[in-house]
Amino acid sequence: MRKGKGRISRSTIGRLPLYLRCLAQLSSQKVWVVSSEELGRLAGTNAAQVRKDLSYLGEFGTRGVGYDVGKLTSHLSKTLGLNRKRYTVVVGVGNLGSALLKYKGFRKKGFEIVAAFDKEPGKIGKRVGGVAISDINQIEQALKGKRVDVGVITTPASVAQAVADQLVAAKVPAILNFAPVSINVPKQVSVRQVDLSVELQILSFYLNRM
Amino acid sequence: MRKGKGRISRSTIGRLPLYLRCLAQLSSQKVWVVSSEELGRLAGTNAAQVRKDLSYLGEFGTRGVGYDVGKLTSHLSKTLGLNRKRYTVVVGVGNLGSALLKYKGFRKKGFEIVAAFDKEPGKIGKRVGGVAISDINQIEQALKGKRVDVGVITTPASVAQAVADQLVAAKVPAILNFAPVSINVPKQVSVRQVDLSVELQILSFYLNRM
DNA sequence: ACTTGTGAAGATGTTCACAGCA
DNA sequence: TGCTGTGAACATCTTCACAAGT
Repeated sequence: MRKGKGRISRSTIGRLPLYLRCLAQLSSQKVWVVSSEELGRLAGTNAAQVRKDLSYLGEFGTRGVGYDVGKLTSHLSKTLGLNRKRYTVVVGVGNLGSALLKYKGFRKKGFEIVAAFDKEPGKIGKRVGGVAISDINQIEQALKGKRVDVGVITTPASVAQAVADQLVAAKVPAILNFAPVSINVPKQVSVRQVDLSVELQILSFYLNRM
Repeated sequence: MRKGKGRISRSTIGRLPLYLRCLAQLSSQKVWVVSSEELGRLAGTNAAQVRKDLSYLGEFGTRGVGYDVGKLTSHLSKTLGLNRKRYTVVVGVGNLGSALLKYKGFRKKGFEIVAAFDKEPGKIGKRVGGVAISDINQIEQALKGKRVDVGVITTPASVAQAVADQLVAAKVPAILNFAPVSINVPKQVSVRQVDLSVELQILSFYLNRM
């Protein structure tokens, strides 16, 4: 299936979305060819890194010229599995969960939010951002027979593990966790953790030494 | 100033906040001593990693026993610069910015939001989460003479660089950027980038191969 | 007996420098 | 000539395994 050489490394995968974003920007500016030098500058890395990363996908550049923006975009999209729609659910409709439900940018990128869940009776049945809110204890039943690609956890830390367990039971294969706690899931489930306090604390560390 | 051996590595710094969070949890459960084994399990890593990381701060464990939760907490806090209040501003009061302004968790951890900025005349002068919203074009003037430790950018990508430039002009030494674009700042300014679409796309990649 | 602290080994990631090709 | 693709060198990060300390 994969065109390129060896397995794509973890850190390369983390940069592919950045390249894709830069390519979209170039495309909107009617730029059709880009060098590794320029792409590296835009993505916040360097030319050697770009060439090494892209070489894992196969040989897409033209020596002496650069990379075709359209061709590279289409290949990165395919590699990242963005050529198909991804169905997403949000669990926890607090401040952050509501913000995600209202945000229109995900749908544009192929991530459609198809369900939302919360604990609070006052919220259940209401709609936020066009998505109906269901009972958080009904996750498995509500998702039975439906394909869901990603579950987003925006609950307090105290219930995050229980939510993760329900998502796993509902066969959701990937989880994006915003709760400030590390969750345990079977190793075939992918998890990404985003913790805003952790980011602030890391910045705080660097503040000390400047 | 630093007690430990060599310089603390970048990846170690990223884990220190996780250890701190686990220690807080242990402390709330009246656990006063923890082994590297247990702390590793809680933080989602392993015992060897914990010992290596903590050894950079000095020798805080007791052989045959483990680490004193209180002593370690206090040392990690000091190392991360969390023993003092950090003043924060939020630029961009859309869905995400509003969520951050309303979220009470940051203040609890010592990060106080002291100002917010937006472009929209209808929002300027209003309050969200107890913080008054000012004109986004007045950042430098509004912050003149005030100490701000961290600037949080929650604007659309199109204006993120201009906002970053204003924050830099206002001598804000650290930036947390949620806009989906990489911003350029002088190298003495610390930047952390959080991009939700990137996280979803990374998950999408792993979905393909399972 | 038990758990830390750490050199050394191993794995992964980044940069260099140049051959290969348009 | 100019820019990609890539082995090799370098750097960083993780894991191992055991000496050292209580």
